[in-house]
Amino acid sequence: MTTTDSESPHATVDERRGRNGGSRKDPGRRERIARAAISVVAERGIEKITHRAVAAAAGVPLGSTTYHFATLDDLLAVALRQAAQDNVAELREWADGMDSGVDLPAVLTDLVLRYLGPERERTVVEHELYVAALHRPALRAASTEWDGALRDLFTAYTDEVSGKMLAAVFCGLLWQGIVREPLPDRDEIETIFRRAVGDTAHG
Amino acid sequence: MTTTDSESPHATVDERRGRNGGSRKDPGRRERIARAAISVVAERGIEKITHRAVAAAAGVPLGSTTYHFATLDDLLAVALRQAAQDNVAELREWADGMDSGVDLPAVLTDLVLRYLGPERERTVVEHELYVAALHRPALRAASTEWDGALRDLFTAYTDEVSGKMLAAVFCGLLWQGIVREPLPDRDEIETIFRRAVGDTAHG
DNA sequence: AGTTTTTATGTACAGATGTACACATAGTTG
DNA sequence: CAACTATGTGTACATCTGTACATAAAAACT
Repeated sequence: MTTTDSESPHATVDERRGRNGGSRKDPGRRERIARAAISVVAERGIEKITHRAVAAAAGVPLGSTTYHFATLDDLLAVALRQAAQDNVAELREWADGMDSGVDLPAVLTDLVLRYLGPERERTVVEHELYVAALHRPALRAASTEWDGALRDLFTAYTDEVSGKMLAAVFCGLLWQGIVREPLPDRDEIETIFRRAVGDTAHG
Repeated sequence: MTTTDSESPHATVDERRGRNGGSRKDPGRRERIARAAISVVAERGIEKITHRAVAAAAGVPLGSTTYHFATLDDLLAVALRQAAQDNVAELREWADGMDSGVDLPAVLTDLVLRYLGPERERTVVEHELYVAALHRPALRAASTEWDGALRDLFTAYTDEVSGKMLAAVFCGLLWQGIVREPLPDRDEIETIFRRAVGDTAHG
């Protein structure tokens, strides 16, 4: 969770001002607005994003969003890019906590269920980003970055072809599971992954 | 521009003559508006849909859309449901034209490339529908119907587990391919499908 | 000190949007 | 024929939206 302040002029002060409610000079405000935008997308959908909705979610006045972001598209682009980068970072962190001898179908099933359950908001935003990128070329890089990270991750544990195949299975299961009302069964997902890797011994 | 010449006067008025008080001067108008809504979603995204944009695309006045559809959400729901049903019907038609002895990875690759190429608009709308359903329960049935049709189709040519697995691969490949700028290579997709079905004889 | 720059905020305004609604017309019914 | 109803259309209006901008205060700078 390293803060990328490439656009803020300076990152000298990282402590909140104790008095004054921290309302005057607030170095994290820009990022906080972006995260508020993410939560708005997660809760209400990308079509409901407005300057006012984001400002309300972030607890800042309207003028603050228009000051930190030139246009609403900029705000959306920054927010979704940050969401995608967070997702990739979290994915790599998860991958680092695994050794290479694990039971791949089992851990992939865990990952699917986590994205559909506790991390549902994150998954929803990621999907909104995907579709938004269809009509906004500025967002495509963030979308394909996620795909690449997923593919690289799976490739590292198998080979190139199987990695791509498993990435597709993973993507498809997420895609199908995110709209289903009851969460899919754990055994069902694991069975699918086992069939994908050609493992017929389990059952 | 008064009444557009090609749509209202000629054709299909007489087939409504007869019984019932349901008198329609233009029986196809409602459906035509829904299809115009689909094209607007395909071209500009679901967030850009408005009464006026749909009316312009359909070549009807603004009042016509508000007359045939109580609210904009209704219009969207009807349009996306119709799009999903069209997709399912087209998919079943495609399946009927195949015998059971085909080379499954090859034909699945054809299908993926068709959805990413000539039928890209259809695929885009389907994905917009998926994401829209995340925040609109009224659209979920249409989304899951597509999933079910896909799964049933693939299951019919293999078995239940493999069918679900292949449906996930198919979904994932569409999902990833729709945002990629150059269309994915044919051999790459076919190789992935062959690996998925456990066919190692091919190179 | 004073001056300039950056950050923050409230407000105003033009444009777009959903939708109601009054009017118009065609089709049906008596 | 006339009365009635379903269908179609143009317009008005309240509301929401993005964004510009004047103002102000804090920080940076000389």
